[in-house]
Amino acid sequence: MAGALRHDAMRAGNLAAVLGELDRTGPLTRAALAEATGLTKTTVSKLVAGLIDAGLAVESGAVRDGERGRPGTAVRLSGDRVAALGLEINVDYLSCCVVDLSRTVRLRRSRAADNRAAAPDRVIAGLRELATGALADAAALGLTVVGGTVALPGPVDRDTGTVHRAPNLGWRDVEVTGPLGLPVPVRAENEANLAALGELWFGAGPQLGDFLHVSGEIGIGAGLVVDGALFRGAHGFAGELGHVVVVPDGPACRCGGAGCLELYAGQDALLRPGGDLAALRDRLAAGDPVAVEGCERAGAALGVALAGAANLLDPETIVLGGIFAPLFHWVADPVRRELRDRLGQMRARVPAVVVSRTGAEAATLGGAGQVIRRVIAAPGDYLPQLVPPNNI
Amino acid sequence: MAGALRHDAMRAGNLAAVLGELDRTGPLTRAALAEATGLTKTTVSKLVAGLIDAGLAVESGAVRDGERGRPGTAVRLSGDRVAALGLEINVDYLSCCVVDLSRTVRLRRSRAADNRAAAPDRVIAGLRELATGALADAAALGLTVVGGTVALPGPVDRDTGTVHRAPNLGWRDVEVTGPLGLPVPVRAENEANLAALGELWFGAGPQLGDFLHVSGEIGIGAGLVVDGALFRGAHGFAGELGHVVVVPDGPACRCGGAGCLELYAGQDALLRPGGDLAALRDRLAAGDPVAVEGCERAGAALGVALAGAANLLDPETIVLGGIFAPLFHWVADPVRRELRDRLGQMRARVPAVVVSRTGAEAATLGGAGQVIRRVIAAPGDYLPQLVPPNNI
DNA sequence: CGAAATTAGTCTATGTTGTGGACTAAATAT
DNA sequence: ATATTTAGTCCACAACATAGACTAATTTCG
Repeated sequence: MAGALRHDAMRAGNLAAVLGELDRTGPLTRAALAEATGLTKTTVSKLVAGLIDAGLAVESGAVRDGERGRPGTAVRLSGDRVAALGLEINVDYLSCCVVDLSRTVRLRRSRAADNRAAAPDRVIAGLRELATGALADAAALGLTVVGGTVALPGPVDRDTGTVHRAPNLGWRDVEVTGPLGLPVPVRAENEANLAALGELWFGAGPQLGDFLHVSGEIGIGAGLVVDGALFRGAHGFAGELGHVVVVPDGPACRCGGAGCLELYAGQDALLRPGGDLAALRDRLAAGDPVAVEGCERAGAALGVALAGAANLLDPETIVLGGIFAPLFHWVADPVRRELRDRLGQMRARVPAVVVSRTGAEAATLGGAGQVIRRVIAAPGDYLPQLVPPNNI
Repeated sequence: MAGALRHDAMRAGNLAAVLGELDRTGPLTRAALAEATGLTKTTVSKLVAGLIDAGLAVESGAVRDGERGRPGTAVRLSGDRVAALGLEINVDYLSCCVVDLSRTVRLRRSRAADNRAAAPDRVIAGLRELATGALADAAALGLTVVGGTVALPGPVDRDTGTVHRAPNLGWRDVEVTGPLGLPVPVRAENEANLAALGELWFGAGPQLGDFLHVSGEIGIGAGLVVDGALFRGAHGFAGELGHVVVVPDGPACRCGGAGCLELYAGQDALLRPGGDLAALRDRLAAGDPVAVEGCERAGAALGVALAGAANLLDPETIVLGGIFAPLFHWVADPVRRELRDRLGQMRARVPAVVVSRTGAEAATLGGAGQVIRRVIAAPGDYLPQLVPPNNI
């Protein structure tokens, strides 16, 4: 119960320490690994041998780094064996990717689909087809997919794999992971949370420090990454930025509240004048004052909500993703202004506002990356041969 | 660097597991400890012997629990050796307490003082006097104080022990822990954060789950406890509830922003009609409609801000402390109403709103408790003899 | 060009820690 | 009184990391 440690846990922990170092710093010799982890060369050699046996690491040539002395043999994460599946159900598409242990994207598949119109089990069946195909392709590449994560556009109960409410799909308490019925363990997670992890591992990454990633879609979600891990809150529903109040006595929101951010900076509000995103960008590029001022207003509302979020969460960086990424040029300044005005005096540093580097794929990538991170953090759980069971 | 484990870490971890179990579950026999931790009886016996030697645990009589078989010997945390110091600097008082390992309060001292008028080093000197006396008294009780925490009314940089800005004291970038110059290591922490921990360990505690504790004083701070630990954000400035925006184009706030919660529900706003807290309570008790409606309005504003906070942080419970505790009866309903209206549809459960059980002492208790928790989580760091150094 | 110096990695003996099962101790049930 | 049951200790053993000697492969320098 209380994290008791035994010999196998010690070994598992040290395997994780070595893998983690390889993940963070890239290829390293055994000697460098020993230095970095504080373990002895002997121990590192034994651990690395286990990792190579299990297919998690490979030797990759000699390292002659100008120093004198015998050159070392670089060891790096192997992308040839273990992989993870990222899945996404969203309003107008299904999507899927396979990422290997070195966080290289090996496969992507996606399919346009009007999921708003379809029954949940039809949508899930469609995703099953897509994923089954991807699993077959991954197997053909020699990859062993050890698990997956499905991104869903709403608050998710991770224990049951259920999305509690997905207003944009019209779903309510739909169980996804069970009915999906894939031959690998799949967990469910909120799409905005996974997009934040996607940005962490496949976007600007560690330069961001602790950051808040805003996913502007029809709804507005946010994922907070602290110390390289998601902050989820008590029930995993943290980060519902779209329903933070911007105008207390504003118009009613479908969430039951009033004056929520979503009404002022959601996709529907931004595109209200009519037309799609491309049309809006054209008008903005042409300097259409109505469009520019619309973005200004949305940005200011977003800035008010983000100032509140920054007061409560204290992120180092705020990353604007989703629809705010293509509109960044027009939205960033009002956001920055509100943050500066509302936070500047109390805090030494106001969060930096940057644009997301990962596009629509952020959530699937984050989902696959999350499985990879679990493998790296606890390799024994996924590769039983690594930690010989001493409890028979 | 990457958490490598060696034998001494294994032992330290297992000592922590045993201590943690004793802390959570109370007195237990060695057999019950073995069951709870998953370690063998042999191992538990050895670990317990070490803890008893170090004075962290004691045997406390036989346990005849109606079962047949040999009765066990209960082991419990010892309150006779290790203790911690909690300190607080606030606007109108200095305060200090000593808590032992079993989280029993052994000493309290406090002193009224108008710290707004005094220079920081004078205030710190006053706290030093108070603390030095308490340390002497603790020594007379046979207690070894292993560390302390000082609570400060503003955002704190824990690395330097500096409070960045304490508007109510008129302080700016004042280093506290160094100049305090106590003979035990002292850390600084935000007062609202520590009040939340105080509620966790000395108030309603574990029943709350993950909770947000609101400290209403002149400013309004909040501390979030997740999984029994503080959520601090990137720079330790998380939880500034008072400057969450409630009315975007409202009046200017001294923080530089506008329409902050503090303007609508801070102590100054609540007591605006004049008089002190006692007078307000009298008027409320008498049913004075002006007073009641004032509380209604403040409660509604607080509810709006808390709905935003709940959207972002997803706590299980919201605890109202500070000035909101005595006014709970009049403030809770509007808070609950706003939460229900603004969160009810999106979430399965709306956070419960409860009153704080710890009074003005919350912060000092939380500060001392935090040191105690560190001792329990890493006893080897405080009692070197527990973990024989194998690295000479 | 060859020897010394330097660094990488392996091998072996050893120390620390937890384990499993036998053992003793002390209670209740029959 | 004896069997049964549970608590706690003892001892041989297993798992893991360690220290330091050793081999291997390179650069530096005479």
